[in-house]
Amino acid sequence: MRLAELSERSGVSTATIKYYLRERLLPPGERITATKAEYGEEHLRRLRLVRSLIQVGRMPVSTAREVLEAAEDESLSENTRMGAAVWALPHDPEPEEDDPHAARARAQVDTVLERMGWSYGQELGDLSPAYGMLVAAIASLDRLGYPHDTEHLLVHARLAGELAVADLDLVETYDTPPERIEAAVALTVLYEPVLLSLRRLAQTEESKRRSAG
Amino acid sequence: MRLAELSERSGVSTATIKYYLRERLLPPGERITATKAEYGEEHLRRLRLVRSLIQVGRMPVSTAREVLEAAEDESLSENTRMGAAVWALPHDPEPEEDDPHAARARAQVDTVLERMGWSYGQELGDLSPAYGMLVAAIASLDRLGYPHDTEHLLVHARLAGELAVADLDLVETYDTPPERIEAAVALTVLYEPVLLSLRRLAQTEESKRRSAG
DNA sequence: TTCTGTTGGAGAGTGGCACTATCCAAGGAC
DNA sequence: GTCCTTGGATAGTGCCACTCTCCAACAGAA
Repeated sequence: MRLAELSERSGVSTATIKYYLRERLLPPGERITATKAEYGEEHLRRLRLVRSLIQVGRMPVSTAREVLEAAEDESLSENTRMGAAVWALPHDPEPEEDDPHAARARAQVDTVLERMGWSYGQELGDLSPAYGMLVAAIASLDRLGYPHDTEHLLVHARLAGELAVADLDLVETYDTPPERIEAAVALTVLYEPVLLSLRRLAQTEESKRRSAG
Repeated sequence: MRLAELSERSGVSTATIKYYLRERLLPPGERITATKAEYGEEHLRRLRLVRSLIQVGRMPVSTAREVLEAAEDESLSENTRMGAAVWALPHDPEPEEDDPHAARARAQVDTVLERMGWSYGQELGDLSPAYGMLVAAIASLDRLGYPHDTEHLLVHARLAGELAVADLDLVETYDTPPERIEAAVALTVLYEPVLLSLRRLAQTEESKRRSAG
């Protein structure tokens, strides 16, 4: 299909598609002549994934590019590629080195991970950005003086573990490796707002229940 | 304390504090003379909360203002204020009316809420933004062709319910209503990245476990 | 008192970033 | 040949959180 049709079927303007092509979020179409290029179904799928990452996942374009590059790096194994893609997902806060709140948070995170028996994936050579994200979040709680005792964090960790099992079950329903990798990325990102909104609804419900009882 | 001291103790530049004052995210200090104003500990606390909402919660300034206004609206009951504050939190996606994906998502969400026995708080006169957020998220899954069967959503809903119980327990450790309201807002926002990063860590862990076994 | 520095306040400006409007040359349809 | 469309490149737009700059009003030092 032509760029115009890709635009129509995806609901993304041609100008934006051109922008994504330029930013290498979308592989170029197969050049037919100097002024025509042909796009396939995989472009459509990829385009929708990109939109999910950017709009739903509120991910900067540069991060989305890293995620996609990791996902399609043929030199890596399926599991590594999947890990690397999910790995590349956040990036944002990056806790500071000399902050005493961050230091305390780091120690607490390590305790939680140890108690959960999680090794937080040293195999990619560095600490996961999710680890940094977690430290930064707990440091914020600490800085504001809000409680974050280890038992409470373990409740969250245990529930996160259950979520992960459900998520991975869903990913395994896909037959081919490329589909599984793409699904892992998409489902990680797309289920985040699902989870957060369910939590808020549940809080409203629980609050109402308590004030009634 | 003076603006300069407030800046120093909070780590927020005077220019930014002035900006927040102008945007009514921070109540004005007590005017001593025409050119001096006195700020108290509550300004410091509020300032840190604002930073949490904006930086951790990635909330636009206008939304943060709504949240804070709801939280301190003296005409509302504690529970309503708390609800209204958490209520005001997102706002972003707002599903479209004529989208068939959104319609299907809406039906599915209603089923999930019914099965959970949640009434999603009609008492504030309108549907929660979290409801809209959930519909939009599921519509995205649908649009991309990713699975979102009701049983799977119920797993998430059940876990969200458990989280809400833990969250509300934490809120109830605060003695006074203003503290509880502020805590509800802060903890809702600040525990979101905690939960999301734990989920990603758990996914990595679970993935590793499965590829090993 | 006068001089100097600081304060709070207000408006204009900045930078980053996702996108978009405008051009342009090269084809293709008629 | 004429006109329209296409893909590609470049420069611009709009938004928004923040920041710069200026100003009048003091406060403290000399």
